[in-house]
Amino acid sequence: MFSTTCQYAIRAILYLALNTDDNHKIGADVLSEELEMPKHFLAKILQQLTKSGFVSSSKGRNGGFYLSDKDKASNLLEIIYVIDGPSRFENCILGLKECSGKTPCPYHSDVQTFRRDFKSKLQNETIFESAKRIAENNLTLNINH
Amino acid sequence: MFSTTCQYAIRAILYLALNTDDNHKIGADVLSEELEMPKHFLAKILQQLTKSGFVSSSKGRNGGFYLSDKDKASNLLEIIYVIDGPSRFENCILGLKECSGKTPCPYHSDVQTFRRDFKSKLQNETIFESAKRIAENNLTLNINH
DNA sequence: TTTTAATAAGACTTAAATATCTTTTTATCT
DNA sequence: AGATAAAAAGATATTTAAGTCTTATTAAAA
Ligand code: FES
Ligand code: FES
Repeated sequence: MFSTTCQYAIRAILYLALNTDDNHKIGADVLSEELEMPKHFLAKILQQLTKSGFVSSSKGRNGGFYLSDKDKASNLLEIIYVIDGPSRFENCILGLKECSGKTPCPYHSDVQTFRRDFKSKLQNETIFESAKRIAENNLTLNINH
Repeated sequence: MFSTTCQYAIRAILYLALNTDDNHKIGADVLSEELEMPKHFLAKILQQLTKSGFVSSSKGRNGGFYLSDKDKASNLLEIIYVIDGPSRFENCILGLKECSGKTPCPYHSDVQTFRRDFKSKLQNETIFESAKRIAENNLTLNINH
């Protein structure tokens, strides 16, 4: 469903939402250990998200990555679109050129129903709300926590 | 969701279900043009499915690929498992090591509900029934038909 | 002001998926 | 029997995704 890169991005963003703010930053190094991801690879993803304006960072000693309140007002779908683009939600599951109700493939309706719902869940919940839901229901971002 | 290889396999199998039987075979060459797939790549996939017992073939002049009645009694999930393995239905959407209700990720329940339903649809409908449904509802396997 | 610890940037490497090419085997038709 | 047309097999090539390494830049601490 999502590329490995995008899976890392989602888990990292949600971890930052739960554990950081303007006054509590975290280094890519520590984060990569917490979430068991390749260090440099994660760093590059976070840099891309910083450039795109979904993550905040500060350089130099005591620097690190974090989500500002403004960052936490965005939603996961935006982030997914930055990394994977919209194709994951729009392309035919069987690889047909068109994916629409006009010339549906044999599984279009099943898939499209799910994707529409999932997409709007991702879009309508802010990162902040996602983090709250995760904390309240004790959901997992990393097998060790 | 599925690998490109698996998408080709599904579309090819369904096409064979609709257009072939013991007395009507089709060459990989023609099939690749009908479905707009790379010829040799499709041939390899069909060979793998033949080896696995889901597709029938005959060599030599007037040979080709086809689905026997017995082949048409199988289901798509089996074919997907041969190509992609079960991972597509069993792995966590965020890449966590475990995917279960014990330590669910934030999107486990949404995803799992869909996957359970989709998987059982794929499993409970025979290839023969799938083909019938495609013909009756004029569903698409190839943008040109 | 020098050292240190962090992100930023970009080159490079590796691995996997996708695609192509070539040769062999087999059955049928002439 | 010889020519032909198909699948089978396997080697090779290309492309994309994933991961690593090195250097530059920046800001705080000592
Ligand atoms: S046409 Fe195949 S999923 Fe929409
Ligand atoms: S734990 Fe993530 S999809 Fe099941």
